[in-house]
Amino acid sequence: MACLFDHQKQLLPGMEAEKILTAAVQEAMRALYGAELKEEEILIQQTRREFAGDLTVVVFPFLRYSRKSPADTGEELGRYLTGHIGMLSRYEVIKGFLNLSFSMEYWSELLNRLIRSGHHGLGDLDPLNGKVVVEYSSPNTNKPLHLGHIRNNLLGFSISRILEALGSEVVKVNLVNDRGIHICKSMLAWKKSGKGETPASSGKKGDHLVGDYYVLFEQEYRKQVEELKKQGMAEEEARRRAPLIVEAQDMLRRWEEGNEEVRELWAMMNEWVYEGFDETYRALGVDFDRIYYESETYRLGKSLVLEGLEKGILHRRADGSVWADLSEDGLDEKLLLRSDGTSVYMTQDLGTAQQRYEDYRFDRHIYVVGNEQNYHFQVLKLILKKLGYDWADSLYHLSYGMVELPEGKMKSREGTVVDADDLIAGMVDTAREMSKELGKLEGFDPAEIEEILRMIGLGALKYFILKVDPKKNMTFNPRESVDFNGNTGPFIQYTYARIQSVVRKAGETGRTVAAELPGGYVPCEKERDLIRILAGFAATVHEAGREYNPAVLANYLYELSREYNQFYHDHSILGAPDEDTIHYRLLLSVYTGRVIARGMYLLGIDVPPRM
RNA sequence: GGACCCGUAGCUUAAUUGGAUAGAGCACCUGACUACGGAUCAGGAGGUUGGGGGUUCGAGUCCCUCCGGGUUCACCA
Repeated sequence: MACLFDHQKQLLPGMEAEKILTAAVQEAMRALYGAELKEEEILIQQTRREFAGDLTVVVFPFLRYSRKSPADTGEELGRYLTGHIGMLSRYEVIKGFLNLSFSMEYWSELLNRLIRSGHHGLGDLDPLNGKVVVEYSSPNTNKPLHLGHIRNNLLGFSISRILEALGSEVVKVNLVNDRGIHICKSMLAWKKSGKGETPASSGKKGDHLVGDYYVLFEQEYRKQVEELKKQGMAEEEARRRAPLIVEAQDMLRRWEEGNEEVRELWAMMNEWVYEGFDETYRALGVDFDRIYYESETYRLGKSLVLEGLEKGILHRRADGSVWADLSEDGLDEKLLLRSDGTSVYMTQDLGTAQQRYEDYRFDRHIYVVGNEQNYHFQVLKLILKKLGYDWADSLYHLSYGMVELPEGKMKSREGTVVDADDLIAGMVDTAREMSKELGKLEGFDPAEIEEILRMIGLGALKYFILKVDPKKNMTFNPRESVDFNGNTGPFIQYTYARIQSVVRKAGETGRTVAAELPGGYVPCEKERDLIRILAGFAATVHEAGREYNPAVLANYLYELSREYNQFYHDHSILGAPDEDTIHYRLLLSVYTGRVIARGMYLLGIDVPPRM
């Protein structure tokens, strides 16, 4: 089975140095101590910021060969390496760590190559061939999208772009849960008390309208349950026998029978919801290559289960229900068909996966789904494997943590659910206030200003969510999310806008940005620091893809922006003493801008020309 | 109860997958070129990485244990 990411060292720009160094260390160990080392025994890492150097060789593992102190071993190794590798300019041994520095010329040449290549180093990677299906969003159609969906959408969209940048063919799919009891609840409530209200008649967004009736259903239903309990009925029975739920279930039954009236109502209300969702997706800037509907897939899986039954992989109980026994794998038994022969959720997902494979013959299938379904996906994979589908191994559950509020979890009952549309609008409003205060966009075209404010508001929101490790639960603090200073999206956007401003200024003084760095210029330390980070872009994207973790890239872009702002503060670009320096710094700045733009694109965040 | 996940400064978080003195941002305090954009930059203060034990030259990271929090184990989806 195709494995998209092997864990061998890949040739990365700026990291080819690591490869050369590894070989050189092997040679040095042979020459100095007669030791034959395997590649895995040599640990090379980037030198920590507080020390001088670019790459660090950890010498502790070598002591058993050298039989000398860490200091002496490092010293001997350092002397040998700098003597044999031209691009090394110096070394320093600190407590068992050998820090090596590359010459400024090396860095400058590397930057030149990156600029010439036009792909920011991404083209130097082994391309990640293969087809990847990414399923994300997957909303129910009875309620508008909320904060949790936003995290899901941003993750799915960003990881799609990252994998694409690494060379994969990506298919973004959305599986819309458009049928079931929850939709019937909205339908029933609308039928009973909607008085024909439509999005057009009320001016409400379709998904919100349908959501309101869902809430109404739940309220009325709860009243009925309370009433029955007061009459002495047990809670569980009351919940099952309340007239409203009975009616909703009857509606579901008629839906499944294909009752025309029910189907028509269903189609109409779902259509309202889709129009609403589309608007939210558009505002968020995410899209899909294909949309699946559960109403078209929910019957899948049954034949697959029956097949498994025939082969003796699954078993039938006396009551007729069908089960998978997973006790060998440390799990329980899992129901796949009810005693009346109908499917459950798992059955459906088994079938959907199989159909996906037939549709796309993917090399990998990523499900962006919350971590409350970890168990579900573990079982899904296991059963598919038992059924003999070897592609089961290429299913990957990109499991992300819950989004909580400072007060705790979002609860629809308590009305603390953060609505996606409200949130987006709020962020743009904050950007507007902020911009007005700073007065930077005065005098520009109103439409352009609005576009920029949208970029900033959304940039803040998206970055705030994407910068944290997907696996972790995160706290969404509305107050902090609208902060535009520090480790935020607008900080990175600002850095980009600032660079564009310098370029414009350069144009005003009659300068154009050169295609190549001026030959003889030797960068200073701050410039070298910046180049070093720029050189790490491709490796960072690769890591983000390998780990399915856009946060890696987000934090890289912050780091890069911080470094650039320091450089900017310390050194004048257009006021530099000579033309070579001006052109060097100008092109360095422009290239930084390109990397920021490219990286932000991979996160699904736009960058403004000014802000 | 079984399985899985999480716990890092007041708050939000990072740590190159076992490496150096645990790094940032917010908030708080102090400063910055008569400005190529101050939505910036520099400095200060803030940590027993939930507690305890173990493995290792070396542990936030691996193992055990305890404490605290979460998710899940439905003839629901």
